Amino acid sequence: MPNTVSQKTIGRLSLYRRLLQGLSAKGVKYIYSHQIAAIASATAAQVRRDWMAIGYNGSPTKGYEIAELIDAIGKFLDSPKEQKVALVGIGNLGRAILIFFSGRRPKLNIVAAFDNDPYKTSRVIHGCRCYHIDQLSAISKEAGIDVAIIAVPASEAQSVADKMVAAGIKGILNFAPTPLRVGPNVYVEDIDMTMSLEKVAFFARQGNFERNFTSGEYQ
Amino acid sequence: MPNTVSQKTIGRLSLYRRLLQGLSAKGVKYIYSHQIAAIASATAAQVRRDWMAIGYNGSPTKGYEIAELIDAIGKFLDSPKEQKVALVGIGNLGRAILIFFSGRRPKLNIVAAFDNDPYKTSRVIHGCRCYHIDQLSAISKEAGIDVAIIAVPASEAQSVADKMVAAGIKGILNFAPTPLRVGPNVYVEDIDMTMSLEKVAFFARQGNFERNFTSGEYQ
DNA sequence: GAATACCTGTGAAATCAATCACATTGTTAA
DNA sequence: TTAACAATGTGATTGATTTCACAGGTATTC
Repeated sequence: MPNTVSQKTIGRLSLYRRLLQGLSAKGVKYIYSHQIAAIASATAAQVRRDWMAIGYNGSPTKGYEIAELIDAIGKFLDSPKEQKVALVGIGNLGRAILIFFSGRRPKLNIVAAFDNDPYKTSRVIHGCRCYHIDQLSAISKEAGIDVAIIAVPASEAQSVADKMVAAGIKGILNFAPTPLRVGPNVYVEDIDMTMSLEKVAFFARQGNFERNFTSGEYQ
Repeated sequence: MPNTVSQKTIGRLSLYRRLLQGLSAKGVKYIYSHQIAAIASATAAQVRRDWMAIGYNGSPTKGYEIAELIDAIGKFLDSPKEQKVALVGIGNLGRAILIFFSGRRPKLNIVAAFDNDPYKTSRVIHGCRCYHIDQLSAISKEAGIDVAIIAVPASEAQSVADKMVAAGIKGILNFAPTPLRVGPNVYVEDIDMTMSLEKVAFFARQGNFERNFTSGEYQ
């Protein structure tokens, strides 16, 4: 176990990097933990803890050098080589996902899409070739794909997941509103939009919950 | 604070209900905590705790009566009346979301969509009327909308959120890859697909994270 | 070159969430 | 009627995550 960084920290690192890249594009060179915390809706202490996890040190007076920090996060988070992603399910949601991700992360690209509907396969959508689901294993192995996205109806999700595991996929991003059962060496992250919307609806009614501070703190 | 049920429990309740409805449709009448736990990828103890939160009691021998349980979750989670939802951003993702949610929860419906592109407004998509974003406040107040979904590019998300708060929206489901700053009485749930995909990519490479217990614990 | 100011890095404490473990309960079977 | 069983409900415990709080730096000022 070389790595003891928590899932939550990994998620925040991804977010920090995105925010830092935005700042960097605006010409900002240095940042303090409390500044990035305010932007990321976190606390300064948490930001420092997260940085600690990847072993990046700032200067007590200048703060953190943004370019270096982005680099350090990349070294930690990213694969040394490009990581290829497959998408299964070329319905409305699948196509939206394909377009959403295209060009978003340079080293993380959807390189193939799959469906069981012959009308949807054998074409190219947004530069991404579409295949029949039966070809998942062959193409994944050939292209070295180890991450996949499920965007099929709930009823088909488990069978797609099984095919992914058989194809050697090691990480699955699951948009289908159902939990998946996979072996112990496959990581699954669920995006359950129905659950999220129900949570929002519930707390919208509650009115008086606690949330992270908004602005004007930390000065 | 009349309510001390955690966000995580709320999320799981939503999931349990969905799974229970599936079982109910198949004719299953009773279920034990360990059975639903297996389906929901949770533990039996956690399921019992969650149900404790909503005050539903099972029988030690029969388990839980599914129909009653679904009802109890509904009483706890749902608004007594229909809760209306607005969608802002009628791009690829917005349309996919619209279609995904249509008819999914009977008491939680997207009743209006908004965009700033005049070509996209003044029409009806999947039974949902589209308006210009400037009408958000008027229509939200008139129709009694208190939940909204953001599906616009990151650059516009904050300004949309500000308009939502001004329109009296109390809960926001945010698909834009940027954190939002809102007042303390508005609940925000983020769906950050980029972050999720990066997490999956990271853990796909790790291979050896903890998900189920493997071996060598306890000494 | 000492004093100041504001930051970082991190051990310790506090909070929050999940799990354990067991007394209790209702059903079945002898 | 009583013993055996398998599940519930929940206090206690463990574990994970966040926050506190402060020693230790480093630039700046006088």
